[in-house]
Amino acid sequence: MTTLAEALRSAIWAQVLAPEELARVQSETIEREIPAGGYACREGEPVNHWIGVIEGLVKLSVVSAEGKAATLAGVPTGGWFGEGSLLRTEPRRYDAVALRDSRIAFMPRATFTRLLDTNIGFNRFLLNQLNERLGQFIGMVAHERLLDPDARVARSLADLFNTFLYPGVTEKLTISQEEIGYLSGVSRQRVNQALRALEDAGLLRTEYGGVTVLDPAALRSYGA
DNA sequence: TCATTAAATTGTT
DNA sequence: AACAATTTAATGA
Repeated sequence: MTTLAEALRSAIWAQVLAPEELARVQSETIEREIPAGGYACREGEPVNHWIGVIEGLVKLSVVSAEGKAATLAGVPTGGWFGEGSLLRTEPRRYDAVALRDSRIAFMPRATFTRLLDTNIGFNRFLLNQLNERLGQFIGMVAHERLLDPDARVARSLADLFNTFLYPGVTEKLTISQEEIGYLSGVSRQRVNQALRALEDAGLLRTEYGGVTVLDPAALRSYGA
């Protein structure tokens, strides 16, 4: 099992840190275990940390006034989120639910702010991350009308496969069909059906406990 | 190494 | 939602 220190050292944004700075970040960042179904953070809470997934899978979601839930993104091992709320100094705008037992890193606001103020490379990373996220959301909005479950499943998987945001994610995604269902807002049965359609189309291969992505680009544009 | 069992995941209705 | 089938992981002979 990777330790918190190891996970921080291998994070993409940590590659631009000097050894002393990395050590300082490691000493200031804490880890918490979140059981499946638990919250890493909740909407409306004051934002005091930048949050990273050391190990596991987290779903970012909002609930509308009518109580309808919408998934914004899935964050797998190696992903970090919450920089938007930190930058704007506003309450958390979404829930982060662990879809499986997960180990979550919490970097204090002061640490995050220091990196932002002192490290150009860290700023460049954040710019890229925000840009990738924006691209995801644009794609989401553009395809919102197409409620075709096959396409939704395809998009969820393609987003998870984002190699910049989640460098640890390889073509073999370790994710159950049930978890895909939570991310894409589709029943597990329908996920099963969609996966077979996508497999028939040659975009991926289903396996026990996961799927292997064969054609990421086609997956992203499926149904468009 | 092999057999047994429990747990997780998948396939189907 | 429920059920059966399949795969994996863990256990002990």
